[in-house]
Amino acid sequence: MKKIFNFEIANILYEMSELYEMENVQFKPRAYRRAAESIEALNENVSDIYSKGGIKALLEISGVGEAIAEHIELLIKTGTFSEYEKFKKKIPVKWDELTSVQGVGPKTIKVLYKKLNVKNLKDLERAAKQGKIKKLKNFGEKTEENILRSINFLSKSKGRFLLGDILPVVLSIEEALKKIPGVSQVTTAGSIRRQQETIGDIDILVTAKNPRKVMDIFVALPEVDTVFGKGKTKTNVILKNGINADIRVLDPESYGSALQYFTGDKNHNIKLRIIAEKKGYKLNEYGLSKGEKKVAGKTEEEIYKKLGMEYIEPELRTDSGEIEASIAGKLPKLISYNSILGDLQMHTKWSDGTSSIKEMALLAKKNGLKYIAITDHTKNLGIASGLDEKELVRHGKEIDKLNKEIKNFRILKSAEINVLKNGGLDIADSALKKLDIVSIAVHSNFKMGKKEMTARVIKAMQNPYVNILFHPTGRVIKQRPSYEIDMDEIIKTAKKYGVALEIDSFSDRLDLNDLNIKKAVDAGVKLVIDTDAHSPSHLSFLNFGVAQARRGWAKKSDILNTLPVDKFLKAIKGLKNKQ
DNA sequence: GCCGTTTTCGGCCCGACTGTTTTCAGTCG
Repeated sequence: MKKIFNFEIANILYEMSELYEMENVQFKPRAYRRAAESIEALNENVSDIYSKGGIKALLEISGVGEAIAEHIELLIKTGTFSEYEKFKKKIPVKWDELTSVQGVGPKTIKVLYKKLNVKNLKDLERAAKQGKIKKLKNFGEKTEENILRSINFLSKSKGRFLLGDILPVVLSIEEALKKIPGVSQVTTAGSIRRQQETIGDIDILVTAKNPRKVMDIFVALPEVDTVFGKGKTKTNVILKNGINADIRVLDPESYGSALQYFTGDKNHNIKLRIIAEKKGYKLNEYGLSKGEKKVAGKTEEEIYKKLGMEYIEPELRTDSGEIEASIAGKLPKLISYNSILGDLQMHTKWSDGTSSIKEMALLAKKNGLKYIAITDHTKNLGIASGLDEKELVRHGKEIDKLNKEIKNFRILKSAEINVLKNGGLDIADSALKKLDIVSIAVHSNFKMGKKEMTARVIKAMQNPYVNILFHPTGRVIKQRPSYEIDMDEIIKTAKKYGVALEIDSFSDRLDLNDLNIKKAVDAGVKLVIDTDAHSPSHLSFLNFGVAQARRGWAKKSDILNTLPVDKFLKAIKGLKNKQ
């Protein structure tokens, strides 16, 4: 049996959905899409679920019924199933490639394949360039142009973007829009407001007296590359960095409902509309109404209130329990932005950072922090010129000196100590003892099996001097997946041995992720949020970590470095005594 | 094909925009 990943199963189900759509079959497309979405969102491997509980366990997955469960069983056992094979024979095209082109959907693919034998992106580009598409019935000049433009865009962008890369651009666009006379409100909704790790596109909402003017100015902004559509209320463009951006101009009376509509992810919104319907309302982007009468819409708060719910923070709106908690009045009070007092991971010229300890400290102080820990790498990370025991002593002396020099601020002696292959550390206990905070991380032998890796990290966490486990899963977004590690076991160990887990705010790490944060919070494990800064500009990442914590339902009390330095040190050392 | 404080049968989110059309299908979010 070949191991099949969740995303592979999901992709095949998505494909089935498109295929049924192409055939004009009713409702099946949505059923398959839903099943695909919930499998994509699963934490556990579908193959594991199946091997543990068989078909019965598969039926527990929401959106998976008897038919799809059987398909999945066959996918796990044989890698395919007969309906899928039948479809593939009928239309042997690269679905993922072709559907990634803006404006090309199942119906279009069918026509292009039947008439022009278009099977993949290359065929599509060739057909468009040769002017064959515009000659087809129901196609025209514009369609062909748009296809070419979209292919061109695809080669530039390749999918999703890091929040950290997109946010500065968004802020600059928002600034420009706010300056337009007659514009009252500007908010970017969607995955940016939810502070997702990666962003698919940008949704900007504006209220304004003169929508046309807003649209004219928007499309002329320097950030804009190509205009795909421009209407009175909605305009769609591609920005120069390759991301898609929509802007909508709204009536102030509908601002809240639009904000709600465009902020919640699809599943959150669908569930909310169902709740509205059950209560006799209709909910859409223009408001909440009963019959002809609008009863709410100006603010999001009034919509949730009318539906008998607590207000739900944007970061939680992903249908992962927040709706039920809101109805029950059991939403947590999330940690707020700018509530971190000390940054606990920071690199300097001593290892692989760009700046001195002093420069980092002064900037952190200027940013409003009260303390930092300098965590240069240790000796086994040769590539980052890691420090050995002797250098750590000199490192500490430099910090002592700066602590006398910089007032109302504290620099903690620390290090990012390597977890060796056998679970040992690359710095002797006698040197660890002298540090204020001991943090450990895996930087080598990423390809170990899950059991081995988990045991390795657990052994390191059992060292009596260890306070924090840095970036516990090791993933780098869009670059490399997490190493194989059993986070449930790591969380148990963290609790048992009094180790805090890090939420690394670096924009391509964000490690722990939201799901693991929630697990840790539920288990009563304490967390810290820090930047992993290697240069001064990285200090601005701190709130990405807070956003991640919020998405993981963390409260202020779950995050130790919201405490002043003395209380923080007491609390983190105190974890050890509770064993 | 899935699902149930709308129902084990009969419903499934829905509105904007585009392009190619003379009234709408397809796509998207």
